[in-house]
Amino acid sequence: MHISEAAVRSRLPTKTIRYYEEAGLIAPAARTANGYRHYSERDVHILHFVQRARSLGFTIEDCRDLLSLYNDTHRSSANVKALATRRLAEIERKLAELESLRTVLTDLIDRCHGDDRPDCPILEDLAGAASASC
Amino acid sequence: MHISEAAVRSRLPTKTIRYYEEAGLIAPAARTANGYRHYSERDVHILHFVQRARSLGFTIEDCRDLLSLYNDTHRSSANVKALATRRLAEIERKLAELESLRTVLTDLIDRCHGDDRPDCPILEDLAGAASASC
DNA sequence: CTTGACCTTCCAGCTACTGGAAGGTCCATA
DNA sequence: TATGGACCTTCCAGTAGCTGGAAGGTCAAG
Repeated sequence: MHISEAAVRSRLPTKTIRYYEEAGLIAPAARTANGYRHYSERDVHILHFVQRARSLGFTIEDCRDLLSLYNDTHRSSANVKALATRRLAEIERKLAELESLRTVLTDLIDRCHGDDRPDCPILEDLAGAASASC
Repeated sequence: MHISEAAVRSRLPTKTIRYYEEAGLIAPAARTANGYRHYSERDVHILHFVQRARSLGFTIEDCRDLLSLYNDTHRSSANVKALATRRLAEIERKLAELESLRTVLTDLIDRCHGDDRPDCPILEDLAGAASASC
């Protein structure tokens, strides 16, 4: 099949498929006589594997490792688990950071009356926190 | 003061200060006879305002708007509140996304025994979800 | 024969910096 | 006075992961 069908079936944009090939994440696609890329069911399967991994927050480099583990029938599941655990830790770090941002922003928004007067606790916090040490 | 002192006091790296100037977020710094950038207390205040806004998750473009609202004594706090509310919505969207990733990853990690055998629910999910429609 | 939907490559841009090279300036010390 | 080290400058490139667009080739239908 051509790239556009592979795109639909792997749920990846064609641009992204070409990018993954260029980045060496997936093997270069076979070509037909006219130079068009040609994909097999197996290719689409790999593409969707990557799509799924990316949607779970794995980086491109993680995907590289996951693919090589996937293709290694002598792998240890411990290696995969370690990769996923590192990814989870990163996600939890970001969650904590965003939660703390949410707390501060929610408080500031609650305290801002949001009318046409210029007084604003949000700006005061930005400026005040900035000048607190002065 | 020179840029390195402004950096310490605004809690921004010197590289970032130059970048903000280049990006037009802050006005070009005054220069001394030898071409070095020179910063006043007011400059540092503005830099720290930006640092604080960035640390709350506002984008550079948001900072541009916040600075212009900050400098406009006839502003309406409603405009600031709207900006902060949009930012909060974005943060909550990301939080929801990360939480759903955490749920899936945690489950997969729990189900992976993580030993030296090759069987792995994590890889099975990536491959299985990928081939589910086949 | 043309139209339109494909396909190709290549280049640029996005966010927000960050690192590094090459070189100028300033001050203190030997 | 020479020199060393800590500053400062500009400019270029790279990060992650695409995404958009230009310029041009290919193919099937009408």
